[in-house]
Amino acid sequence: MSSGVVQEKVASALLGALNGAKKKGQLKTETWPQVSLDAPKRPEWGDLASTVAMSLAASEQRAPHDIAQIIIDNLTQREQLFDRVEIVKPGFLNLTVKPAVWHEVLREIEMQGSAYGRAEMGQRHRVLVEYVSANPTGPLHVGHGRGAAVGQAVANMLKAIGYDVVSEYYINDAGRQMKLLGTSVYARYEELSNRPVEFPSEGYHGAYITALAERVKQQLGSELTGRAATEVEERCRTFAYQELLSLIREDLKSFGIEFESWFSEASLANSGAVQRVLDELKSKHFLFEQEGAWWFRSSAFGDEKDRVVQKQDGEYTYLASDIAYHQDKLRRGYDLLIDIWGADHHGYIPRMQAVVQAYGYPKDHLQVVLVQMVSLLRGGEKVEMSKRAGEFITMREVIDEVGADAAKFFFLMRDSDSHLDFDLELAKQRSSDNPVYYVQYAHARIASLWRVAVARGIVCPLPSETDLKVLTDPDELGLIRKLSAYPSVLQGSARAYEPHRMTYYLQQVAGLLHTFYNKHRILPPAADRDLLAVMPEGLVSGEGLQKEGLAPERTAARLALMSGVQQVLKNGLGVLGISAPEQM
RNA sequence: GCGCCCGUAGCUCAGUCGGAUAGAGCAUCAGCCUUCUAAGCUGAGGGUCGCUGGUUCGAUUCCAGCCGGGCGCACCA
Repeated sequence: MSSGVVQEKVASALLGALNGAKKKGQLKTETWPQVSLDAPKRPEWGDLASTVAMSLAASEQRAPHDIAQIIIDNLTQREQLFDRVEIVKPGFLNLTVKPAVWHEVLREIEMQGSAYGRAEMGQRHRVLVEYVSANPTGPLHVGHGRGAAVGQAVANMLKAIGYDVVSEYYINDAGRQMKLLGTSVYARYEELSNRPVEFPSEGYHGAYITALAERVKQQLGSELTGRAATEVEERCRTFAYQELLSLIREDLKSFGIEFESWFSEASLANSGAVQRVLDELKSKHFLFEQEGAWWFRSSAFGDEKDRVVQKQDGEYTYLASDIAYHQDKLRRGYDLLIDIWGADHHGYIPRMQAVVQAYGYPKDHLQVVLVQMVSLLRGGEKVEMSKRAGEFITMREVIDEVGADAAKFFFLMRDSDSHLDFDLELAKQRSSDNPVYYVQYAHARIASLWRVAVARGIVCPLPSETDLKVLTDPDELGLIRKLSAYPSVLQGSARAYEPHRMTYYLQQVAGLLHTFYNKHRILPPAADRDLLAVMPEGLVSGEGLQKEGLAPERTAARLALMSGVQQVLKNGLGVLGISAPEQM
């Protein structure tokens, strides 16, 4: 578990102490519990705190405090690693790590660069992440946008910790919805030629349907005149389908999302895969016939009841192609399948996991990440949407209005399984109230330092060529500690499929950066001499400058720190698919 | 009725494996630019962690019941 250079060092020192104590007969526990190390809430509790003594209390049958003392007594590296080691109340072990040890974080970041935070825990296991997968019956709406952002982030995070990830879009290009699309466009098409036909009762009402009909007329009109209605309808359907699918691709592309794989539902039926899979399940007795329909015995795998896969009229249900689709994924040999669904499909999870189990895999071979609804607000007022009437805000409109970066950040700010209020006005604001700008601005501010430094001819040595020992200020060390947590934040987010932990963390890093930037100087002031001459004795900021001295070594060390902050912001934003601008 | 999710500051929400005096942003109020980007910063107030029990050294976290909200319970997709 690589959770940062310092954490690793400290953890192994504690483990060493435990083993040392055991050798001496001071401790007797067979296997040590996880040596926990977290950042305590209060500064006086040190840099890192461990609860290991408390969790050993039961198996050692002694007071946590005594165990903690034993650990301390056996800490061979105490002098090298710690400034302070304390035992507090129930048995917390509070550790204050030497600045020089913290400084290694900056070396590590420099060395790893864009790879800082990455890990190999995925061991190149193959993962398929399926997301968006919207019916090509209309443009993508806001909800799809959130699904897209979450899917991309989950895929990227897993890549970053060593999985081989393929992202896939499942095109629902078969079945009733496609038929309805066809008849809807056909109805509008006939209307345009003053031959009104009955509009399908559950058809699609959006204005884009009429627009599609107009384009059918324009491009295919002469060819279609005099043709049979069924043929015209068929052409309307394929035309609309192709147009909408390419629209979806374009929208995703301008959202910065590209899929490695597009999988057609229709191809499953056409290739006979659906029937083949049903036959397989029949032979395994997971299918049975009742009242003229075929049922999947999903209740055998924890679903609350069995499900129809082939109706009385011989047609397959949606579930049938979904079974075939997931069987296809399994057949492709992935070690893990992740589906990202709208939360209204949650009732579907047990039956899909039943499918996975019917094929002999454990049910958690399929992980489903649910994405809850997005409520759009504008200046605090709810934007009303009605999908039925075809009035919904499209993903495209949101991207055009607030930009892809802001949209993604907002989509990822909350746990995907909880409702999201997305205020369009806020997302556009260029102020610290807007978390996207807040984070991006932190990055741009640092980028600006390099430009100014270059312009003034200030040398910017690499952290590895810089003496970092002047970095002892609590603000400096606080920033470094936060940077050291990045690998474990990334790994935690990835393993829980929870990108919102990343946005949260990035806001914290940006906050520390802005505070630091405001409080401390990094480069010497432009008009250093004039300033000091003009400034009256005792002026607060002047005093600060003189006190800190801003000797070249300090500037160099702080630049090294800034470089680390910038790298972490860039890496974190990158994983989320959000840009890290050099200038704003 | 059954199943899943949720209930933390006025609002929107974090809180990982059960840990110390409960965290952030917004809003409110009071301040901070002769400077490297004020697209920023500092400070203050604000809480029975829905309720009641249980598990234990310790519960916002785990368990049970209840209350309140959302979603799902098709031979639809």
